[in-house]
Amino acid sequence: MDKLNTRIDQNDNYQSLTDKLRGVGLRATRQRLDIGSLLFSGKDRHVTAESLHDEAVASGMKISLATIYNALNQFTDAGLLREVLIDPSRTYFDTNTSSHHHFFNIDNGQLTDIPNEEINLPGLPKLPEGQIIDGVDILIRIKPED
Amino acid sequence: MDKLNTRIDQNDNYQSLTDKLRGVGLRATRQRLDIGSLLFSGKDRHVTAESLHDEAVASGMKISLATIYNALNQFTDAGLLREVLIDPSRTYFDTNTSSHHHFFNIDNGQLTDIPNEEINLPGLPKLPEGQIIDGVDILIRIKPED
DNA sequence: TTATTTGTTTAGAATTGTTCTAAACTGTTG
DNA sequence: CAACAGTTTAGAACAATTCTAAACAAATAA
Repeated sequence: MDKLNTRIDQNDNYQSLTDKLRGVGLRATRQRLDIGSLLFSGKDRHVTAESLHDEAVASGMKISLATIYNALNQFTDAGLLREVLIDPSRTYFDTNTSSHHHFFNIDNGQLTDIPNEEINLPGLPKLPEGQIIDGVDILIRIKPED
Repeated sequence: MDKLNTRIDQNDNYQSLTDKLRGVGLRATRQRLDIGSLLFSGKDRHVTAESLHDEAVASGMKISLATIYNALNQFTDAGLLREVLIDPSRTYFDTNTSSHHHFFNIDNGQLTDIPNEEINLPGLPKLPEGQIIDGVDILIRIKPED
């Protein structure tokens, strides 16, 4: 009964996900829908391929790590996700694709958004000759008070 | 003759380098002095382990890549270098350890400093409860005008 | 100085994150 | 439903980095 409801809910969600994927030229495969249901369920999320795979497996989804990598890269290329620079040893993806920045807790690896209103960068520096801005990333590393 | 001069010059430079290394509790080994002579010769530099190793080898220094990794990490722990987040696939080190930020040319991978006066971040956002700032990284990704 | 200790270097193995390959499979379109 | 084109996957391959343990060199004691 619970199980049945979940399934029905998923199908509901999957309709808009299907549209979303088609909208960026990707086929709505079961795997992409499963991943999408984890990523685009409302709240903003920060994931790595590994963390998302663990989560998918824990939810009983059958999907390989390679597919997670493929999907994260495709979603990123399609503008559904954004890559965040945090740690040279891992690639983080953010479901919030709008302009914003991050706190990175160096103690526990937690990444949280900085609301865009709370930060601003007046007077950008002079750019090198003939260059234009592609993007600005601000990362504030934080740690426990002690 | 040329060769001899080079050697003498190196020895001169190596004296202050020796002090610098001893000052942070590291033995002044030939390898660390060689690497140090490439890194701390005056101008600020941005290197990766690979790029520095290539440079060392090209200068005729005999040093393994593992030693370069060791030294870069030790220098960083000692505060002689700073790690810069640029690209999730490579770790960059910066000889400029003072507070400053970077332009990253996404077209050719070139990293350049933004003089500290040219950028400022007024009104930092509220930090999560009980946390303090460890550091702030601002990366401005740039690309050719067209 | 030499001898001893302790830290360092190194080749090569191991690890980790990520991408590639090619074969099986599945959406989509006609 | 057939057929094509895109997708998934296991496993191999790769690239950056770290580890291991044996040889070596700097510091220190004698």
